[in-house]
Amino acid sequence: MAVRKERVDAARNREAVLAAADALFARSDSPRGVSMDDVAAAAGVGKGTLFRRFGDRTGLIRALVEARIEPLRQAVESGPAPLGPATPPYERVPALLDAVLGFKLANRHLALALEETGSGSPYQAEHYQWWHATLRQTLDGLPGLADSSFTAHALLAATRADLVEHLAGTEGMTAEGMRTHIAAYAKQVLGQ
Amino acid sequence: MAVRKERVDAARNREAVLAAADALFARSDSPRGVSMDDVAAAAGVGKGTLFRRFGDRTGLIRALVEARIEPLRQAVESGPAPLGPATPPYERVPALLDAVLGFKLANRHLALALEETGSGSPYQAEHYQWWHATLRQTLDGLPGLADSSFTAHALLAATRADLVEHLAGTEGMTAEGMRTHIAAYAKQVLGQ
DNA sequence: AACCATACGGACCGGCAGTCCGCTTTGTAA
DNA sequence: TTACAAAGCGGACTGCCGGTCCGTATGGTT
Repeated sequence: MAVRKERVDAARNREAVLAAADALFARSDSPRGVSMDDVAAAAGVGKGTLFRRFGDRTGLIRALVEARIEPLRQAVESGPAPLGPATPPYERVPALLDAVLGFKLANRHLALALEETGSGSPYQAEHYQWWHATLRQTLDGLPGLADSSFTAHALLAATRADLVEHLAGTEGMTAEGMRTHIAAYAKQVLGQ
Repeated sequence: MAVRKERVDAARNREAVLAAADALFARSDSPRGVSMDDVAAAAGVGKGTLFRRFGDRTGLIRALVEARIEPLRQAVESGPAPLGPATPPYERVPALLDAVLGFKLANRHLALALEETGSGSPYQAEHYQWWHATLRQTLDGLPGLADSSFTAHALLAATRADLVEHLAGTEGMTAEGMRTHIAAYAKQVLGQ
């Protein structure tokens, strides 16, 4: 079963689109300010190409996020402490939350775009499911927690992209402040 | 300074629109399935009327929510325990969260519509600010909490409409289950 | 060179939020 | 009762956007 090789023009266009989209989202105040026509034009590509490659708007954004999040995923799945699977739960839970928050801080526009793009709730997204499963399993290694699944959802909710945006924007909270707060909060949830 | 009285036809139309919108949102799977044209048609009213009265889509949804939430607001601002201001913090915090959750469960379509309607993040909405301020003040009456504002945000995030929708829908959690979980979670955050 | 699967691009479509403006209704004052 | 202005009305219209369609071009293969 040979894997059909991607044509060179197709590959070139894919790169151009990803680069253009990334730049556009980074520049724009709100993800809504970036239309698919904008992306196509900036990439020097037709709309048809754009949609055939990525399916729809959500697919495009997901591709961008996926590319950025890959190293983090590796670190969580098979890396060393404090993110890797061998880390003791008490240490790993805050580390996981900090990693999620850190990612959203470093990629605010993308995280926001992904959450905001309506097609289905954020909770259906594959990468949310993965974070949730990982966090839940880690919480399971801890005694005295009522329900690890709900707790995982609740903890992750504290890192929602629009909340991060609000805290950083309207409330003027710094990245460091946020990290400190969520660490303290996680500690509290874990019962010190 | 006389308050210009609302014309009777205007009042009739306002009621018709609110009733029609409420019914439409309740019937539809997703808020996105209800367009402003739909609402106008169902209310037997022109689009112009709709927009002059409510400004925009967000204004319409906000008016619906406001009407429903009024009694709850009263109860929190000047009612008896466990919601009223005289309640001891340890008891009031879970009560407030349960009230928020209960409201979203009882008005899933409206809560979802309000969160989903893009114009500005949910955190800019007047009613979120109010819940946050109330919860923060209550948390301030408690010892040993690192940052009441952040904690209030984090706790409220656990009641986000789309999370509620996900838990009730995809995960099949019952309303009672959810209330129990959030109560336990709140207790945990407060350090028992 | 010949062939065809793959990819390309932009005109096109349906639907939506929000605006505009000529017409109607309502309340009031003569 | 009539006259009149303010308030309200409605639906055609605009601009935009995500997504599709299809005739054309191009890269790989034999």
